[in-house]
Amino acid sequence: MAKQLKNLKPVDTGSLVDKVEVRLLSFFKENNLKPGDSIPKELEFADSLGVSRTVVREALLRLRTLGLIDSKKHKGMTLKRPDIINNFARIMDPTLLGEDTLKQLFEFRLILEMGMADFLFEHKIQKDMDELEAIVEAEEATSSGKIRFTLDKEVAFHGKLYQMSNNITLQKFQDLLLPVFNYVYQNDTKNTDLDGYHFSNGQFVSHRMLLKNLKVGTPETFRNAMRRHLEPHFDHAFKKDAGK
Amino acid sequence: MAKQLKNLKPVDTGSLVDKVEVRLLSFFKENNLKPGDSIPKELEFADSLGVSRTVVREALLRLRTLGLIDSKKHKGMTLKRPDIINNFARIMDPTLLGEDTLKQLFEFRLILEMGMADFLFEHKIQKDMDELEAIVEAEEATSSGKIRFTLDKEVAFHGKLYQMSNNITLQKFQDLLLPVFNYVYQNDTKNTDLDGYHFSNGQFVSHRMLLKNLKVGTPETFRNAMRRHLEPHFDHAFKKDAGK
DNA sequence: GTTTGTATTATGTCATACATATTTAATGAA
DNA sequence: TTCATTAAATATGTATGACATAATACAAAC
Repeated sequence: MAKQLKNLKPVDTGSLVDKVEVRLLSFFKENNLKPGDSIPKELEFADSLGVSRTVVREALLRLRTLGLIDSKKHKGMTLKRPDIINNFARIMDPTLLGEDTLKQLFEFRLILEMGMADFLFEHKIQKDMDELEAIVEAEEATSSGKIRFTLDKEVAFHGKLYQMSNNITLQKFQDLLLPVFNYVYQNDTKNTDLDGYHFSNGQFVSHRMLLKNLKVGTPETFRNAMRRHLEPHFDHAFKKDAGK
Repeated sequence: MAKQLKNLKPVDTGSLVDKVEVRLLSFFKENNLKPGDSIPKELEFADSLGVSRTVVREALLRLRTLGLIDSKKHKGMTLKRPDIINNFARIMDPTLLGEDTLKQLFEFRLILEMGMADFLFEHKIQKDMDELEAIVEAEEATSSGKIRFTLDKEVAFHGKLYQMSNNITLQKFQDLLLPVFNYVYQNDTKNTDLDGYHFSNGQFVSHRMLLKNLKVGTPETFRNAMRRHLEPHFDHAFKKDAGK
């Protein structure tokens, strides 16, 4: 490695687009532009910044991709309230995410489900409880006595819980995470018999029991119940840890 | 409104860039390209797809903005493992997010902190516990007997907890959420005396007590302690609900 | 063998032109 | 005047051609 000369820091090699993007963002801030406001034209930016329209376009395109700007074809561009979740959607592809990230997202789900109890109790209404009841009954009907773990039933029940949390962002987040779980299940649980837990572990908590707890219990009791319901998944998460 | 003619669906008015973006993504998938692999040149894409280099560039730029592609200046482009979190960073600007989103992100934090107990206990090691101890002591020293709520102390303690969860994604997520909380505190707690809780509510749990619980307790007891520690914030979250 | 020069190459940047839908202004007919 | 039609101006989307620049590889020179 060539030795580092003193007093000679590397020159700024960043691209123009990078700089323009920063300038644009600070421009919006300084002018106190809010979502809905329209912004200057590409050419105006180009002239003011002393760069070509191409560069401005690319910088604006970045912000558009991030959801900060809305562009209507022959009208102009306006500031937009960014949709947190939408940005995730396009990259939440299990085949592109690394093993470690997938694992961490899986843990993320466990954390969310453990932590949402208070919001469930705070916002629970009869209508939702009825629907949850229906979901559990449908599940029990198809399982015909035998306790069977099926992914779609899981999704139906837990998805309803997310919905009942009354937090749209959380809900959408869960929607995004679904394919990840699907993927993790298909790949990591090949040799894991989740059913085993249902029989071997006397403490296992079913959806029915969670539902009842949500009816007559408290956030505290519900969390404990949920913890036991998720026992196999926690085991799975922690076991993988040990293996690394 | 003009009547809708039968058998005449509107023509595809989507931009070329949109289509090219989709084509590119499916190209990567079909050719089973994985992170690290290099992809064809802009001109090759342009020729194959029958569009100008401009369009290809814009489509590629989108994917780059999303973190799916890495572009090195005069070498070429390679597929990249997208960094889930990085995308958030640029848009997580409290002044751009809506009131409702801010509120939901605030709730998100509560959910996370309530749900991470099991991971704290699973991964806790002496070194981290010592550091946490140091944080609490520093906090107690500066507060000089008087229990005082200061944001930086909160961040230090709870940030350490996130770190101890051993989940990098969760950690980074928390980092992103910090400015949001900062903002929420500055705006929503003007008339709210959080200190009041420390004295009026006998059940209030301090950082010191949380630490002790983490030492000698269980995930279950820790969750309950955390719930009481977060009591003012839960109250805040639920009170806002009622007001709407 | 190390250095230096050179050609190639892919992205980054610039300039120009045109297409098209939107908006606004102008025009003309009733 | 009022309404409908036309025309002009406008902003983004797309195409094309050109050049700059740095990375790479290879040849040349010492």
